[in-house]
Amino acid sequence: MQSSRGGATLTEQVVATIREAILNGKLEPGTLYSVYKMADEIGISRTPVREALLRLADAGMVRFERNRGFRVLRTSVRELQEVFQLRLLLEVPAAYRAAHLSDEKLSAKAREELAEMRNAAIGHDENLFMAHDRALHELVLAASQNNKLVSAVRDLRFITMTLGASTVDRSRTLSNIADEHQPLVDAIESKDPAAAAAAMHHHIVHTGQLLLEQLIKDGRDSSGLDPQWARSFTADVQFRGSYQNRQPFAK
Amino acid sequence: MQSSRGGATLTEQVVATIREAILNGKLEPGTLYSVYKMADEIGISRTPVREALLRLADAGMVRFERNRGFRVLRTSVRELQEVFQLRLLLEVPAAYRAAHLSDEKLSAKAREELAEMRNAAIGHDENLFMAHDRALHELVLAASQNNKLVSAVRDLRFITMTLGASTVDRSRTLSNIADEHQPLVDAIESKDPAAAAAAMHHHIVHTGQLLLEQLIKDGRDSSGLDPQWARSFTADVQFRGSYQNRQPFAK
DNA sequence: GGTCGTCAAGTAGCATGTTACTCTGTTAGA
DNA sequence: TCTAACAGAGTAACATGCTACTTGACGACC
Repeated sequence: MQSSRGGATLTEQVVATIREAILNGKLEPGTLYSVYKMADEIGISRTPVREALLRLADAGMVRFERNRGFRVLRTSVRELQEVFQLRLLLEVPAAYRAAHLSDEKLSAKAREELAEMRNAAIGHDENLFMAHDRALHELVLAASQNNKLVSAVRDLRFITMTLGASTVDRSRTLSNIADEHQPLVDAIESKDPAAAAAAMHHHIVHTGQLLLEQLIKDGRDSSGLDPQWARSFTADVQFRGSYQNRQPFAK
Repeated sequence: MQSSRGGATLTEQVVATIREAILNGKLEPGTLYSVYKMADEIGISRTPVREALLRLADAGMVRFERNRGFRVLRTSVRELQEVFQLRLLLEVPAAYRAAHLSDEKLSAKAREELAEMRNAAIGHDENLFMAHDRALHELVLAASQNNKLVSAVRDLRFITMTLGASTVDRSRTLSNIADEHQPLVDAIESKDPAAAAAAMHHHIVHTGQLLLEQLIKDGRDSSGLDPQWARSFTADVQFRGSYQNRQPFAK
């Protein structure tokens, strides 16, 4: 019943299928599932289902328990904090570089994605909105000309999405979120790297802070958190570091 | 013939086996191998071998070609440059934070690892040396209290290792490399975050630069490289950024 | 010599079979 | 009532079977 040929292997299709199931809550964290039943439900053999799950296990989304089954892992608040710390480390410099290398083509695309975000916000189409949000971020990351950075952040963003629509930020409207991207797009357009970095920094810190607060308010375990998470890595090094003239370069 | 029980699954053992084979050149990039033969050689069935290779494929180390076999991928110079750019983005702030949070226990361990590096250098035991080099870096990363950062950098370092002993840095002795870590250990000991960051920055840039030059000298394709790779992301943002007071925090 | 079609070998991908293990529920024994 | 042995169901991990595909060698035909 999985008819649609994607050209890709069955395993890859199953990966996508299960990912979506996790994202929209059809597979809930904690519950014990089995490859057997899942293969039955999809209507294929166990092998591609198992291979798909192994890939997701490798990515930290599920865990196999020998002779028992597998579970979807619940993203902890601690993990989420780590994700946003890493996103700060990676996306802020990427935004800087994107603005530095910016040209009319990039600016146009960025404007377009932002416009699409606003349209989706007006239509209250959350999925479409998130797709364009993601596209805008990837546009910036890709402009940094480092492919590994793009895929690294893609993985990080995915972890956030795992939290699901149920825990989505309830303090901002979609239009608010779109507005928050305006300074970034402006900075790229005016080729102002520092402004782009600042905009990205503010956006990520803000988003992360709201999401963390939301989770804690929802009663999730908040042990091991650092209230200064956004500063701990970057504050002094990136913004107040004074060692730039010591060893600027090798050689 | 793979006797030794690691308690772990067969698949995991095979992952380790194949990784080593790639690292020491027993499996060479470009050549077409088959799961069939490989399973035969190891003396087990195809399934765990295939699952192991799928994991490695996910990590970008090998690529399957439908109905043909699989190849070990050759790490390009471009990729290597991306790896070192990311390591700068991640490890420099990690070193900063490690020094910031440093205590006597951490300092002692760092000193110990460095001493072990020196011993291994004297004994010309390159494997042992690299093990302690890796241990020192992981110590610093772990001290940053971000697990995802640790595993991210571990993956990045692994890509570098894929280049193999054949392309190892020939311009520095092991003792030289050990010496290069002294400022980092000192900075951790004296709890000087900026100095730790500077030391780590210098170390990574230096190592990356030498490795890149070595590869290019060896005739590897160097197209698409940025001679300013070490600055492109970090120079202005991290060391001369002036936007720290605009939006220091959300809220 | 050069081109095309046939055929056999070899493969990844997928399906199915097998094994040893972990639970749960039940019942025999105190 | 409580404990422990036992049996049965269900599972991941591993082994093996099957299929459609790619490729390269070979030979017939031009």
